Amino acid sequence: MPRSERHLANTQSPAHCDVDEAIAACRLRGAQMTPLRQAVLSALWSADRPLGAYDLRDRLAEECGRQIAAPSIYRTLDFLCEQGVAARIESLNAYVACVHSDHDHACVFLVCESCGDAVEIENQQVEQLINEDAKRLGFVVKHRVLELSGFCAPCQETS
Amino acid sequence: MPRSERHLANTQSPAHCDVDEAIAACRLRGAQMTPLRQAVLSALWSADRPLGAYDLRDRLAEECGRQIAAPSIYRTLDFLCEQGVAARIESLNAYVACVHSDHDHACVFLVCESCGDAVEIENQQVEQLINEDAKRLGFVVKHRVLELSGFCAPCQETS
DNA sequence: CATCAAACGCAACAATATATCATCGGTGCA
DNA sequence: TGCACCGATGATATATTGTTGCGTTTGATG
Repeated sequence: MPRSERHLANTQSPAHCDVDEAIAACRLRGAQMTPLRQAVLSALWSADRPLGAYDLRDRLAEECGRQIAAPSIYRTLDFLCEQGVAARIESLNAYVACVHSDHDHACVFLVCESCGDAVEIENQQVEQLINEDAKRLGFVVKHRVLELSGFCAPCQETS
Repeated sequence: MPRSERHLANTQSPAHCDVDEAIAACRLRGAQMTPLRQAVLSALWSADRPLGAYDLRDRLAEECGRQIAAPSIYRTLDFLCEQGVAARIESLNAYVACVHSDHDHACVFLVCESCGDAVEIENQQVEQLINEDAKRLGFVVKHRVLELSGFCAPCQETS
């Protein structure tokens, strides 16, 4: 199920949004939402799993009829991540659209080794605990990478 | 300060070990500690920051007088990570020696963007919270990636 | 000492990411 | 209008990181 249909199923989580809302949010912050940036974000939203930069390039190539160069893809992804509307999953070298709309939130990704999908959850408590640890050590946190790999519920049933 | 001297400074944390203890622990589990594996682990212990696979190759080349091929390095690192005596830091594409001796523990790394060093901390509470979240969603966790990037205390003073 | 599996070497290659410079298009301003 | 500037994108090349396949060596074990 692509991200664009999943917010209805996830009603227990707070503050979901969709592509258009994400784009609007960026615009409100004064960010330029160029055609390329919108295209990349849409591609992430319509994907059913995290996409690598080169996957994205291939998907966009089909849509646009031309090749976007790797540096453009990476620049665009960096922008979207800074805006908080996408996130990089380090353990996959891949990117997902961010379902939670806050600009600066810590999210935890559950990455399924079988189907390859990554589900984003939010946990304020974890964030708080981690911040306390960091604070105690005098460490100033700029960015959080919280990823769990394993097997999602549907994939356990089928195996 | 290299890992090999740091366990004395970190007296508040539990169950620290050094290179020799780590090697002994692997042997107890029946793992073959070959010269290459010991050399790689020692190199990680004596480093003052996480090392990339190719950094490691270069360091070993100086010591051994010959080039170890990339696949050997990666195989060795995989082995050490499985044994729990080293860990991969996804956000750096690099590896560190693991200071905590438990075979299957979740550790959080504080990665300084300035000096490049990564400090390992353990937080049972975080681990527990995350496990609860995963359990609620029917997700079976196999591996955890918990990394915070930012600035460590010493680096803040100097800037 | 014979056997077997695990570890290692080697060569090629694939995937991921960045550096550098050129170009394009809008914006502000004389 | 003409011009200088700036951010976004294009294009090319290259760097860095990671993998595959296969043959050889090594070391534990009977």
